[in-house]
Amino acid sequence: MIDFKKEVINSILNIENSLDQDEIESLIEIPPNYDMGDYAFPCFKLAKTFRKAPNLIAEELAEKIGEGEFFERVENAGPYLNFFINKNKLTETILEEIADKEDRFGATDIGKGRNVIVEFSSPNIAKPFHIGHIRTTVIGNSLYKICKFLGFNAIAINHLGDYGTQFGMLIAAYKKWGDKEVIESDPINELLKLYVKFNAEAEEDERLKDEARYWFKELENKNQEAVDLWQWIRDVSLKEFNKVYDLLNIKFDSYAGESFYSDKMHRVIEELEEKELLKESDGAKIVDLEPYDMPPALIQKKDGSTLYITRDIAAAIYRKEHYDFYKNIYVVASQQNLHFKQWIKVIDLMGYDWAYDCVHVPFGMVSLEDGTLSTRKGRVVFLEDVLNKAVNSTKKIIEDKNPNLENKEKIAEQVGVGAILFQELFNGRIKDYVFNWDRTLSFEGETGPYVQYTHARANSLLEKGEFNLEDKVDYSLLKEDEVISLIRLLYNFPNAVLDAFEKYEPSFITRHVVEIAKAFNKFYNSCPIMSAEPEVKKARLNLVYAAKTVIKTGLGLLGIEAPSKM
RNA sequence: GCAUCCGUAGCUCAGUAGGAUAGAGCAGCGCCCUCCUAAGGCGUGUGUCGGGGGUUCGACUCCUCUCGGGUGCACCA
Repeated sequence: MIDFKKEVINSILNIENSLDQDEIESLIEIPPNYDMGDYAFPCFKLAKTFRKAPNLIAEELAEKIGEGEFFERVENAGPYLNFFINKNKLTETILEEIADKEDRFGATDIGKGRNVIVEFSSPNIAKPFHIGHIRTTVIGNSLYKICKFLGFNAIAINHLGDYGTQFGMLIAAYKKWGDKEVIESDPINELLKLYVKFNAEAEEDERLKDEARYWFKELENKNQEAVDLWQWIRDVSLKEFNKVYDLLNIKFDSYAGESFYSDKMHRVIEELEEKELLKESDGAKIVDLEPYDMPPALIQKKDGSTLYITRDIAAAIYRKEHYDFYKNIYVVASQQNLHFKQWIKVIDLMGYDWAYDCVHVPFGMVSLEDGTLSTRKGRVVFLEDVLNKAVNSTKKIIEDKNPNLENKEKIAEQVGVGAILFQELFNGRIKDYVFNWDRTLSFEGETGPYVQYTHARANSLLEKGEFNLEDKVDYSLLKEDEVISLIRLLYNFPNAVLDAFEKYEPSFITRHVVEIAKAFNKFYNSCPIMSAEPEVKKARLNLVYAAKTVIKTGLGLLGIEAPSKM
């Protein structure tokens, strides 16, 4: 595929050598609208070296460059040097590229031979999966797919919260009041009830807390009864979680969670001792981070047990040894910014040069209209309910608009779930938001169903028009403004994917896919396809095919399916 | 108190490592289905870009102060 930006750089480089390639590249921008050109080179910076007004410089450069193979016009508008792409070339290069690469259009091999870990979702065992977990799950899954698409060997890790004193409580509670059958009928809710009851009674009776500590200790000591119960609780919980993961079409490569690292912690402590990083403080062991303007990292409690931060350090070291990662990405809420800064600094202080290959990808908080989420206070929205409601609303819409659709159930699921995913991935990660049913269930405008609908429309055109990818196309027949706008967006798709990866921001793809869908719908409304002249029809169908392909790929990177009818 | 993030149209948000007139969707109003899926398209209004100062040829974007909100700051994860 022709790289027009590179051609802009080359044509400037040919006549002007006071700037190098990288400098030129960083100056090139895209004009506010395409009437002004496809690329612009502002000449302000050259004004100093030439001691001449920027608009004069732009004028001279425009004259010298003139037109050429890749640009039909190069002209100045004041101090800007504007390049107008040769539209035939653009159309030809992009449509041929997409026809050739199909669903691999935009894919790269920049990640070849490199392992990237994406840790995401990571729910706590025996607790419900609620709306607060959706962002890590959905953003993480998308980053995982993006990494794969760019050629990395991506590893999805679900760092389950499957250890700690809470398990002592659960085991103790189960032994007191638990009923195996009841729990298996509705594991998460029944386990949660036990957990809540235990906490309530422990308020009254201190001895219960001792029992919980006792059972956790026994679990650590590999007492068979405790281990069996723990395993069972973990299994039934995971089975529940998998219902949601199946609905979302998410798969993990590893479920190594907190328990997995329980025996890898004291090695970390020894190593910290050896490297003389540990300090005693109030009976606990800490790494002093004051020189780095951070509160100390608490590594070991005064009772000798370890903490979250110790586990993350152990996990990072284990992962480096086991996977030799290029990047180790954590999709975890922004509340934990400090925590990540701290432990990554500790890894750095330990002398590991890969410390900053560990990256925290934070995201903002979800709250409800009446306050923050709180399972115990009943302020909670379950993820499964959200997905089910979305699917049900979709079913109603299908009954209303397209009752004869085949496979209604399946499509309602794809569209309903897609709507939720899309919404979650539409705004910048870092934004907080308040959950709201009306907004969640509205499927008009810039939404998942809008994009999916566009895809289905395109697909139906291809079917009706008996599109054949092998047909020769006269690209010069594609020249309307609506066509060119769509083509430009298709051309920029690979860049959007790359940006999304570099900034760990799937919303770049979401936004881009919406833009493609909008441009497609404009094109659809202004350029008839079926009734066009045969050659024009062929060319337009080729564009429809390209748009459809890219939309599908884009949605795929977000973890969203693209049904061919809806 | 210290740290950090956010503050753009009535609402929800974009604004691409400072650049040419600040954009979408929703909500409102008005059009378009004898014609390729109307979950669509077209038209229409709105802005002290929280506020002050500074850097720059040029600031929504960078620096500084300030106001408002979120989050985090030792034995939970």
